[in-house]
Amino acid sequence: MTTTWVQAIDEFPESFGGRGHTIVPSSSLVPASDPTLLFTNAGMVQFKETFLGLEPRPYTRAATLQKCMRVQGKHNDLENVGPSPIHHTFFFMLGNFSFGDYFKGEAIAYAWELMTRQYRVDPDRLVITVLQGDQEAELAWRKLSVPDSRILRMTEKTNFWMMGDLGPCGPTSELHFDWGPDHCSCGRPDCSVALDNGCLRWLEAWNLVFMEFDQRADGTRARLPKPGVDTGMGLERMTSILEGVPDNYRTDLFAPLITRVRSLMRPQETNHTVVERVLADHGRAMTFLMADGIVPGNEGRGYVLRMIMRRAMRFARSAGLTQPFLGELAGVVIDQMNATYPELEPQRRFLAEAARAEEERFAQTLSNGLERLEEIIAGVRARGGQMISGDDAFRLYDTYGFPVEMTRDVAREQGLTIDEAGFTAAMASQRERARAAQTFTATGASDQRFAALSNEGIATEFVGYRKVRSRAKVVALFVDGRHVDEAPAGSEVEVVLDRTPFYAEAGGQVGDTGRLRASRVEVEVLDTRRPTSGVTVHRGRVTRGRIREGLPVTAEIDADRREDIMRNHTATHLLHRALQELLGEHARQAGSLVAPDRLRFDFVHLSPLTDEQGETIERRVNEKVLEDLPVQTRSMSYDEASKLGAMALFGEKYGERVRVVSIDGYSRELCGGTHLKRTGQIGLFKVTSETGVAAGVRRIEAVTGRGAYALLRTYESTLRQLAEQLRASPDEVPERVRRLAERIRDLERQVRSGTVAGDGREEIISRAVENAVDVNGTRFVVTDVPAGGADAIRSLADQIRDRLDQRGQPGVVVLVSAATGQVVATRTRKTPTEVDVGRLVRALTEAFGGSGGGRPEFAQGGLKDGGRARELVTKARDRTFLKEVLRS
RNA sequence: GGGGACGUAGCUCAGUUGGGAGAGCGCCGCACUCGCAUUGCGGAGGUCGGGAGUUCGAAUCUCCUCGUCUCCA
Repeated sequence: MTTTWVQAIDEFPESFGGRGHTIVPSSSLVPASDPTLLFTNAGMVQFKETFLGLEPRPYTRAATLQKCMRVQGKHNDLENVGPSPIHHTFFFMLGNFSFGDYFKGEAIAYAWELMTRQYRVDPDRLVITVLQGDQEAELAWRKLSVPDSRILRMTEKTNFWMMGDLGPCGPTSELHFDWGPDHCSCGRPDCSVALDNGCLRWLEAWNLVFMEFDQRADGTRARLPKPGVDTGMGLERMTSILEGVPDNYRTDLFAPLITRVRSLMRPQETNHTVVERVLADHGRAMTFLMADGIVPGNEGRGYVLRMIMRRAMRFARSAGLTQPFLGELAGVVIDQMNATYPELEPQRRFLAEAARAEEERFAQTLSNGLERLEEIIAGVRARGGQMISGDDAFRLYDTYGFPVEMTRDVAREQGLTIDEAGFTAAMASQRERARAAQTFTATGASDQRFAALSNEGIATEFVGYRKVRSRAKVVALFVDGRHVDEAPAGSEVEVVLDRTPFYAEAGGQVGDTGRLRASRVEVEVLDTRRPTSGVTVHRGRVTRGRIREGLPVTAEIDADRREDIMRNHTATHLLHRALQELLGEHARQAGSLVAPDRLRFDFVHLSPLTDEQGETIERRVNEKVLEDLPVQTRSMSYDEASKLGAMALFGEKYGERVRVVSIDGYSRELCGGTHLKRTGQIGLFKVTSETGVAAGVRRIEAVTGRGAYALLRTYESTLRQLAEQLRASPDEVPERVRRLAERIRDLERQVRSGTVAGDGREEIISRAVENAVDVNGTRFVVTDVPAGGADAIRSLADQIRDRLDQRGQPGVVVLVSAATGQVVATRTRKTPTEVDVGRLVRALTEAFGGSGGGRPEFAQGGLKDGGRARELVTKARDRTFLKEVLRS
């Protein structure tokens, strides 16, 4: 069955392919190298640098079907999803692009033709908007015999587009579809697109952006030398037009999801349109986000994903659906999208698992929150109140993740309200805090200079795959960020060469170090970077002579260091493959560091590795090392590479030509890094740690080659020292330590129970009891004891007290350690309650330079100087002092 | 990136102003019982997440750190 949306998807590239457009695959939802953007939110995102002239492409016309998310910043449709029939967090955007090729006329003609010819949309139902004063666009529409009455001239508010505050911008022109007067929701007699009031009669179907100007910092707009076109048409809306259904969620595109959602909720009286839409939209968003390597977490993208999943669960609950269902929705999406997005299928099991884990976590959060809410409500009732304070509601939300909506619901059920204003205020101040703390990183001011170089046609050829040394010429030189002609010894410089063996930091592999040499000139290179594609910058210090632009030099890297790096890089590929073999396809790279002394590899996985899994991974990698497999690198087109099944990484940007690194029959990855010739060169692979970095992301750190050898040496020396200390052979160490620990435990126990106070114990007790001082019938047993820790003195005091108790005598025991100055006091059961040993201890210790205290029946304290123990004893036996203390 | 909460016995958690590490469940033993369940009695089990500091004394206060949960960006 060919549904309309599949048709729309197929016809679009056909149409534009026929007009010389390169069909470019959708980029990941995670934008490559754009930290300001959480998600790809438009088709042009992957072409941003191309529009800016920073990244040349082998074509000037392109068309895409792009996955998009709009949940952040300017485009945040999250709250609209549900109430609105035409909004989504996740959607597909069809778009065509021109990079300095065609402009307004052709773009408009293409759009019109596709709409009216291919898609057979009735021209009379289309309304066009243009920016007022944009004659060129207006003329183009008229040429297509669009009547003047259907062309609306709008202001910059709706029809002018900017990428940011600065940079490329320009007028836009939009195609709106008219559902007819029956669908008017605004009710105004003058209902029109021009009102821009969200009336459901009009559907914005296609937006054409003409990038014409460059917005300067001084407020002026300069004409771009090569204007471009960026268009976007939402597949969901187009489908609704094609099917004649004015609700995206009631098209074939959503039919399978909606059907499943309904069956999950079972037939119900009430109309749950909003819930159905939320579950359908969020189900799709979740599936595609996770398929692009995002896992629910508590920051950044993972947090957005979690918010979406929890929003879905919340709405589901409001319709009485409390069973887990997200996994099922993911299944439906995968079934439906398999043909278009084959990358979904292998993730099916992982998605179901991750969805269930998140559902369980949320259930836990809810039940914790409910418990707390009950307490809060009880408190409100106890005070005779009617309202839950905004602070309480906010704390529940902020700290315990309990949604306000649920607090509100529960409150209503119990006949209470919540202080909405207070809650909003607390929320606002939280936002304020986060915003105030926001640090704006200086965006690429330094990198702009290199982009400028690149535009001047300066480029660095990389020869480091095969060579460690090369002749080269200095083509640009910077000191303190300023372009200079030459730099004397001692200066910190940035050097750009026409050719280099130095690998610039990329894909986690750190930059090379080494030297640039000419006669009587030397620069020590400490780091290598590539701030813009094609330009390699060597950062370092001039150690001899003067370096100047145009100087021919010999560039040579630290070969040993580079070889260590290559060991770690090739090992990283083996590790990546081994993880996927053992844990599943979902265990993909989420970050990587390849340094000379170690490697660090982050990957997607929900739970910590078991010891057994850890060992298996390490063994598997080492097996591949021992097999001494050849490592091949080949350059090919991106398409070819994906056909071979080469693994591409999330959030990485690839050009048309890519480099594929394969390890014979085992691993195949797109990678620009430097690698060994054979895996045997790795020597030994040893994992040093496995930890978690974020929810759903684990990290493995490991060493290879010389690093592994050094590690083993350290282990050996540690073990040898241990054995020496224990006077045992290394083999015997574990057993010896076990016995030692056991013995320590036994001894400690003895000390605690007071055995160590020794043979004199009984004698001490009886002598102390005999020598007690009597005050008003209460026996004060006061004495110093030779030694012992707090526990020993305490137990001795307890024994003395027990003896007095046996005789049914009121009495107080005060013991002082002569060695440590530690004081312990207790009293018998029959002692009058006004005898407070806490007060007694405080008075005693404070009198001799110490402090202490406790409860009436038990107290302890100490002296800074144990030598004054005897003085304290004398004082404590003084009747007048005791009477004094007891009275106060 | 910025905030909040929580890490105590195998599990679920108490632990008041700093002053003797606890409960329930689970585990082991004994008793009752033909046996099991139940019950009674007894017992084992703890670096109070880790480190530093303040203090005579820290599960408790301060700082750092690790882990988990959560909100904002």
